[in-house]
Amino acid sequence: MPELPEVEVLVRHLRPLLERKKIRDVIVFRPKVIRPISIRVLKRTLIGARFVGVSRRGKYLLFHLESVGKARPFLLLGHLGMTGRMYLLPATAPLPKHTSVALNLDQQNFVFEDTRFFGRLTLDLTIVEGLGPEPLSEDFTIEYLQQHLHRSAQPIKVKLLEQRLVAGVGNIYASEALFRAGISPRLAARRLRPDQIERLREAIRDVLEEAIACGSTVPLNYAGTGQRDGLFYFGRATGTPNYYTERLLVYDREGHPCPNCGSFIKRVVQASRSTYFCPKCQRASAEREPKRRRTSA
DNA sequence: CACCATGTTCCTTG
DNA sequence: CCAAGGAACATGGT
Repeated sequence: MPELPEVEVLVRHLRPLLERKKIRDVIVFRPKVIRPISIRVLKRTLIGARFVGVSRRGKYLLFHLESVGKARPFLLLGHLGMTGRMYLLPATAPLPKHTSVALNLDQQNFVFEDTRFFGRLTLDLTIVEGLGPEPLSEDFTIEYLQQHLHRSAQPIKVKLLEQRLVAGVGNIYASEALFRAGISPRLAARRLRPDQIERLREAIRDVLEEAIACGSTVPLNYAGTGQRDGLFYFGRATGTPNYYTERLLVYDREGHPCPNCGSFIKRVVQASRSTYFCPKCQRASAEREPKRRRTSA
């Protein structure tokens, strides 16, 4: 369940549930997810510590912990990968099959379940250092975007997935934002006009904010046995009440009519990821960079 | 069996 | 040396 809005909603959900809880034990089922930290160090650091807060940076969760005798709180970093989920279970409940790590908190277990094991839960914070600005913060300015796009020949869609350009945009919201901004995903980043950059910035912020708002108002079952987990962005409502309808306008909607003009949504592959867009609303005069001419002779 | 999947990192190629 | 592209990671769904 992983892009910025899903992580943000999860963070808000977990914060009151974890605050003040004390870690009694740490059980690591997949040592890879805690790398480069060893099981021994992780246990020694976490056991006895208490949650004092939960925050987010890009797609990363930051668990603020405090151990007795230590003045300064420290951070535990989580990342959901593609399939990660985090939730509390009664200590008596069996741990699910794909549990990566479980933190025992007395009566409950805080479970990190991750089918594909691409996620992380570690004390190593170096990954966060390379992240670009938070798209919903004041740092994410038009000037910043302009500065970082104007020399790149990469298609803008591919560029938006770079976490050091802007933190938290993933494959789904990249397509959604470009659709809203009316910009072709194949347009070279350096070919965006100033007005397009401005619209793109707004579109990114709007898409993410709306998704957070939607996810925050929808009842979610993070413990996953029900059909609803944190994946509130998948909006095909099947008989359910209308909470989830039409969250996404283009993503995974190849062949469906564009909500603006009725043209069929197209799917293309860029950097080996699917991109969805409306070929009419997101037309580009200069679709791609002209292929560089071999000057060899 | 084939192909697809919300992400990141590493390796190869140009 | 740098950028771009692809594979790998590991599992499940259709």
